[in-house]
Amino acid sequence: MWETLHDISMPRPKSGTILRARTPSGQSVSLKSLAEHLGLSQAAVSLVINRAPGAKSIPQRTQELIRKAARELNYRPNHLARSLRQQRSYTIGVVVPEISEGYAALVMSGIEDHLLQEGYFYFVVSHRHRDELIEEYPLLLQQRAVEGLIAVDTAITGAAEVPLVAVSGHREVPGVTNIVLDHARAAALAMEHLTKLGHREISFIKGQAFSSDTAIRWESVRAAAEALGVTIKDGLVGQLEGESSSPELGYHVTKKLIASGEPFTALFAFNDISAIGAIQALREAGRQIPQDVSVVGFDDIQSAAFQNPALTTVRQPLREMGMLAAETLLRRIAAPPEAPYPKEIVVQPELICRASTAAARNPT
Amino acid sequence: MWETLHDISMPRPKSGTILRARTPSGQSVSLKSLAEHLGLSQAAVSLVINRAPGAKSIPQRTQELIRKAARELNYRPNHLARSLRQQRSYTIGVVVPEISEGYAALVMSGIEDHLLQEGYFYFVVSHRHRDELIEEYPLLLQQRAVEGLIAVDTAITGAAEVPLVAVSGHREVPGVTNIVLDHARAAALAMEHLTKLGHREISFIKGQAFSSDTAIRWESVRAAAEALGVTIKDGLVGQLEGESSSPELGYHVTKKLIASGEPFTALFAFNDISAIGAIQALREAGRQIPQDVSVVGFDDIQSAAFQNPALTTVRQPLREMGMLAAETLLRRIAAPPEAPYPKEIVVQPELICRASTAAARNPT
DNA sequence: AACAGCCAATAAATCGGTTTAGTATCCTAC
DNA sequence: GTAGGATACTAAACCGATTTATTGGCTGTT
Repeated sequence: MWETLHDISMPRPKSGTILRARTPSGQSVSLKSLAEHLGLSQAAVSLVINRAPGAKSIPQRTQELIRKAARELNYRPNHLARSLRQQRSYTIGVVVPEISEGYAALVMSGIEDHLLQEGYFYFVVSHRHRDELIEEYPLLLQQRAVEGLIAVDTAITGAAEVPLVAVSGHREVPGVTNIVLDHARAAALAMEHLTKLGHREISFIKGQAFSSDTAIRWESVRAAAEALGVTIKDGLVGQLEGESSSPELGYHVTKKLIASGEPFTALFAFNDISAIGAIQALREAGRQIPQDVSVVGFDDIQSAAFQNPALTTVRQPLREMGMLAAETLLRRIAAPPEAPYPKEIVVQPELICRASTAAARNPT
Repeated sequence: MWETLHDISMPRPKSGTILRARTPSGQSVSLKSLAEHLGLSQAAVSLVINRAPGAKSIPQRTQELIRKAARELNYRPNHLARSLRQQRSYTIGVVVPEISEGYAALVMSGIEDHLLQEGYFYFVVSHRHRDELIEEYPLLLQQRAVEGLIAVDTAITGAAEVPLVAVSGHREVPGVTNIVLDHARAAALAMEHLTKLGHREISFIKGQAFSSDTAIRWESVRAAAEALGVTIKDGLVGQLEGESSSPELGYHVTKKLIASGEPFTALFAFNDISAIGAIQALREAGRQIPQDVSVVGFDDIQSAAFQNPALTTVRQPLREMGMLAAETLLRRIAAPPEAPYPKEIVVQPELICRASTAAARNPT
């Protein structure tokens, strides 16, 4: 497969394929045929249809005739030809780890909202954490003339010749605008909530090594804990392992935490998915949620609210982050190449208190 | 906004933007510059790079020189120019109701898997059930020269001039290949499961009117019930209402069903999302799952397995359906336009028995 | 010496638009 | 009577590739 991706040659077509819309008579409506039909030049028709400044000198009467004909013959300009000539494709590329994950899907939903409103379309590619794809896809997208890239939870390695906006991705890469959560505040929100409820023995589940938020989240949690005068014991720190995004990962880590014998009354998970798995594991060990152990998730994915018990979680405004990414990217595309651009845009988390947290049973 | 979508004119560029990758010297590497660098014609370079039959007469020595230079200058052919000339865009369009829904996301994941392997890219658009968008998007996509369309859970209204494959969409539209679930079997699986457990008073939640599976699913359930000698009382049939895809919809319908006073010992929901809402409502009414009421969902989305209790559900092979759709579409694109094509491809459901169903307490 | 045939390429058309520079006609003012 | 300017367009270049038809040089044969 990578032979094909790296290969710049074109696959030999197996057979000619009809691409354009055709009139009932079987002919495609091109600018040329439209111009012939009108007895005018392509230039005149193009100017009028695009309401270009150069159409000023063409009388209203003629303009109307042209537009009428275009409508009647159902003329639709070929976007490929346009893009080629104008060096503007009105297309951007979105790189995600995996489409079917709630996280990426929500961000994409925000991206789409803004992009389509502005007349842009986008390509999506998912790399599934494979390095060769993370490197190759941005190049392939640029070959397809995207005007910019959005990387979701992905550290782009190859150099991008177009503006790049990262959602929860990089740290301080030149040329990249980062949309990031205020991690310090996110950690503080959760930890304050738990300590106020009287918890002191708190367990934390770190993300997988490949996830771009893993390091900063753990650092923030540790700092927040310290500021509140509690320490997270080494034995109470777990780490998600494995590629999949199923709750199973959280389930396994939690099993291990329980098996270690170190007691805890609260658990803060890397994300909602793993929190769900953790709850499963705790239940199997005979602990009730939230009476015996309080559990806090992260992200606020849709099903968090409909867990039993409903999950207390730190909400990331994922849809808004997507919209913000798209907005920022289009702004950067419109600006001259040397213009300054924001290095970082910080968004705020929100603590969503539901039923998976409660006062600690035996506050110390 | 729709003004813009319908308008075939081009937005006036605010400023020229750099589109192509550039060498360190600032010049983009085009076929022309590569040919000049080599002292050869563009034709020769193109033939060699594409390993075209016409390159037979060019000696190995020269071919190697050309490829070496291409590699060193990091030449990447402009896909736009290629597509325009060849009338092949290697791009398809995917139309979904809403990206962030688990259903569409899973199907897309399957689509992507197959497409990218075959060197295709795809545009995604989501219409959010708005008729004008359902009509307009396929046209916009065709204007962007897509070679085919995949519609997910969407009945395309406008005529498509390119091959179209629908996942759970149409019924018998000329030119369309349908990928559909064996609904009769799906309904039978669930209803047999429930009746074997002794349930006779079964409630069913229908989908929203706009969902393409709503009618057939209800019809199949009714038929399956009849075949098993049970009838679903009118008072026990609810219907999801509202655009959103949150469990709340299922919650509200179920509240109504409970309020109606008609007793039931089992509930079969239109999808997993609504089943989750239904469970919430039943619990609030003091019914235990599955002791008092058994609940069956539909789809088997990821979080179904990690509900409490884990959801018994009818699994749709969504990822496989996506792959199948992509595969079928590419096959149709490669075939001559008049070639016969499959009207329907049926996939099989699977009953996933988990913990939300149990024997009826008072079998009649 | 003439012709065929092969080799190693190239010139030029093409895809379907956009855009610049220009032309032909008419009107008006001096 | 004609310079100047507006009006109403058009011819042709251009975007960056692919592809067909053609060219010139060389070798070998009769």
